[in-house]
Amino acid sequence: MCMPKSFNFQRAPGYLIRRTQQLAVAIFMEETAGFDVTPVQFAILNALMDDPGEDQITLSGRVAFDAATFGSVISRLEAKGWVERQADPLDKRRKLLWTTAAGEKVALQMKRAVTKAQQRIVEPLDVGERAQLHALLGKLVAGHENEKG
Amino acid sequence: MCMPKSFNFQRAPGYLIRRTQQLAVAIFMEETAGFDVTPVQFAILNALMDDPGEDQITLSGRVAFDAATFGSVISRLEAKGWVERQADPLDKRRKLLWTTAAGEKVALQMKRAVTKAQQRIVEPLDVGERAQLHALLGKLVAGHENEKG
DNA sequence: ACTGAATAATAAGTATGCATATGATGTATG
DNA sequence: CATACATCATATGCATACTTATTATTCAGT
Repeated sequence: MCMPKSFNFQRAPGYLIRRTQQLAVAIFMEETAGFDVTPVQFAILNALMDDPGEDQITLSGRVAFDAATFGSVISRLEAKGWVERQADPLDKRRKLLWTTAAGEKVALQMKRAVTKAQQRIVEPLDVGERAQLHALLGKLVAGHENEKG
Repeated sequence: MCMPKSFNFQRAPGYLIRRTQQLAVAIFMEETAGFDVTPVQFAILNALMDDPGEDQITLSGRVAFDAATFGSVISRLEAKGWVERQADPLDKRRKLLWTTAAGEKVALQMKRAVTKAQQRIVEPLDVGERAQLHALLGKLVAGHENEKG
């Protein structure tokens, strides 16, 4: 009926995206409470299990995390004894990363809770809608990534 | 083909949602560069224009921002001369907020850039897909909000 | 009216994102 | 080979989220 002079943020995609992200993190934290691991930390631990010995920049790019902050996240994981950091003898600029046995153990123990969290995130949607959402977000992200490359 | 022991985060909704949010913020900042306003600050300024005289908690709830951090965001807006804060004489716990003329001016000037940003966010999708995404995210967010209430 | 429960704002501590700068290395080019 | 440029890691500063605690008020029930 009315045309407010302000921007209608609640109808804007940015708002819904932010809210969704907010909910997703909250659900993750709920499901994994007791592990004392953030989504970022889990993602890193998890990615390192697949590609042990990667350097920080490569890994931060692969999981799409901020490279500048990455070092301090690794420091926290290192402090917990879940990740090890070693200078690359072939390129002294790099520090290569490995998960420890304890780190892998935690990641594996968390796997069920994380899976549950991912399910809960999309729970309000029916199965077909979940697939749709996945496809749409995938296309959206891929579209923007191509833009840059 | 293979079944990695790690969690396949790239196929998880949480990953796509986070990436999308990341892109959305980056696009917002690109389009509104030069205004020195973050998405959070714009949303607040904008929401206040519709409901002047609201208190911080109510407003933070309406835009779904963290209430604990809200005060400091307001302080920054106050420092820029875009928002005014006054104690509510009827309830001394509350501080009521108003946009200043300068604040409204900036918000209005930003409106075009923000609209452009919102369009760019969903640009990789065709028109039908944008509507789908909007509906799906809306349902997802609404579903989780009902859960709590 | 008094006490206990709820609420508004703030503070403090931790985690993250992002921009920019710096230092130590590597690489490429003349 | 020396210089310019690129790259990895780190540091700094700002903005935000979320938790928990604290203080000042208000409110509700007795």
